[in-house]
Amino acid sequence: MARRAESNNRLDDAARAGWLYYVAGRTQDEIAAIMGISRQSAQRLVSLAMAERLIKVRLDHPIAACLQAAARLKEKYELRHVDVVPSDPGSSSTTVGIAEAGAAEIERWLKSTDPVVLAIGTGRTLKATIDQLPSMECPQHRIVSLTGNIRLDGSAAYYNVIFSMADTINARHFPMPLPVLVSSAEEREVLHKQSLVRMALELGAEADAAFVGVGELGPNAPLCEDGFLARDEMERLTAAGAAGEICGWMFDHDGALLTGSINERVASVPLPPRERAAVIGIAKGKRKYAALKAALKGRIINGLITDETTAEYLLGA
Amino acid sequence: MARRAESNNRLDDAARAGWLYYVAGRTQDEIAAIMGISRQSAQRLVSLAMAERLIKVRLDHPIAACLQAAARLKEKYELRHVDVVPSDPGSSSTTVGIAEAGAAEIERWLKSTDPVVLAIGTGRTLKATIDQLPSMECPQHRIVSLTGNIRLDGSAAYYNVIFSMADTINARHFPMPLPVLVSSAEEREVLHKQSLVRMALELGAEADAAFVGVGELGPNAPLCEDGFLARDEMERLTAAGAAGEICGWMFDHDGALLTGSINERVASVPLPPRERAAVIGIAKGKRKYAALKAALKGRIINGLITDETTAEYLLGA
DNA sequence: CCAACAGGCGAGTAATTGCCCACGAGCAAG
DNA sequence: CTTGCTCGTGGGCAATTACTCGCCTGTTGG
Repeated sequence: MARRAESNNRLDDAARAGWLYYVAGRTQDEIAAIMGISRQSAQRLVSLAMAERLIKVRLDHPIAACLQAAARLKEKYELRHVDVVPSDPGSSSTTVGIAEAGAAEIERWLKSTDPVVLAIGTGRTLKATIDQLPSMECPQHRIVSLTGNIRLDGSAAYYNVIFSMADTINARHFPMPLPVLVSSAEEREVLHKQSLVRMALELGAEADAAFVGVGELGPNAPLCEDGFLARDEMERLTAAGAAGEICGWMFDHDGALLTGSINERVASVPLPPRERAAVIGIAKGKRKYAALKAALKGRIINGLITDETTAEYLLGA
Repeated sequence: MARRAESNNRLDDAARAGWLYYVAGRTQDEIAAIMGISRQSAQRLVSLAMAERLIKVRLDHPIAACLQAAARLKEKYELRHVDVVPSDPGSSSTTVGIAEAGAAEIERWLKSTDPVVLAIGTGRTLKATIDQLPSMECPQHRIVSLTGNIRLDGSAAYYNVIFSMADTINARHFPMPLPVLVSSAEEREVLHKQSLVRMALELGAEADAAFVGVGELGPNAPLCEDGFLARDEMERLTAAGAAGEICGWMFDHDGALLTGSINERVASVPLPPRERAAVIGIAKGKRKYAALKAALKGRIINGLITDETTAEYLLGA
């Protein structure tokens, strides 16, 4: 407990230093004098405040080019919600920018006083997104994971999206204790009868909004990297025309779900019906171009958060 | 129009540079390279983004000391809403910090999809507060000025709070085309029959929330500085026990409205009823201690946004 | 009681940023 | 066409900030 208190004090100090730095506009020297610490310590506190995301920075100006791209995307693909953030050409990150924008959109939903059900996918992008969420108290809402977080070998690793999120916003949460893919349609049927799984399935069906990543396929696909799918099977899929996946659901270049056996083995919660719910894809980057475009073509998602460069590609092609 | 477009482009660039700097975390050198400009220009764009408030920084961590002070204030003075921001001991500003916090609270109200009526006072603090508001589209809301912005000599200067606010958030607005003080109760009665004034009065009565500054009295009071009240009259008031004013309404050290003729000459819209509406005072600093305390004692306000140091005083005394 | 270790601190140093100044393009008035 | 003005630009420099290193302290586990 002493440790907890100390660490709270440290964060308090960090918050105070961050406030003095960013809001009051003081220099670190002045902060050091005010708080009675050395300049270096002040610097550490300020950067801690940033690292711990105590200080939130947001851009409050519609950059014309982004707005325009968003409007055109909205029209072209009949989308409900589009956010286009500026690109950072030199960066190789696949999440910078869209994670913040995604978190802002999730926050909007969470701010509702009426209870809502949010469905959440998984993956690196989603993880980065929910890492950007501020702490909130949302006991009125429920969040449900659309995909399982268990690997083929049974280990429970992977991006722990739903739990981190529940931790941050303090809402009731419904994980999905299954792998993404199971061995057969029959096994899936059996597993889906488990009560825990059924709760997730039922909740997913009535979700008001879903936030999902978009997975590319190919030898370096996240599904392979994370041990959900063997590489030879992946090769067979891409050879058969698979273009991408969302929550494990595989689709071809027109965004039609693959009809082979593969999707019968996907144990994920079905995406909420697009007519009623917002299903928002969060993705950017060259590697995802094909998958994103297919998903948009097939109306698998009806919302999009991406960056300028990706938006241009999606509009041009 | 060309000029407008140019200036928009410049702001666009500023926004982009600010985004790259604060969100993507690039250095100004990198931004210069990305945008094809010199480092100095990049620096200018970044600081322009700050100056134009395109970049919003907020602190997202409850500093324990502030929270605690807020809770105690809430209890002691039976308040609905209290925000305590950290103090910056070295700064002489009377608005840094509380302006941001006030704007955040106003924003919360404005985000409501149901139409609300916000009443706004005037003064330096309020001006600084609404300067912190982001641009929003709020056609469903109405905002009404609680006090006039006409001086004794008829000039229409003063802190132009209601118009700036309406400009920023694009809502219907109802100014109060009167001085704060008129010469007699009879004159007030006549003026209050004017249709423009009556609209403001009616709207003020049904306001959901009011945001007001707290004015101290004395020879350097804002009321005198801004030419609403002669200094000799001020002296008579303080001698008679006046402790402060809110929107022109004078009260004594217990927060009871003065009974002399003065308040019969105040032409402001009456404060909305405290039982139904939130009446939130925004003020900090030694010079306002007495007035703030009196206002809280007399329950003239039922909400408070202030800083740590002021909070301590209000709790200690 | 001691060793190992984590984590904060201060000093020094490299990198980054903010600011001042002189220059030149664009533009309006004379 | 010139003059004077404004505004953006880039260079250079001082201020400020970020990072690295070695030291110290407090904690954990034998």
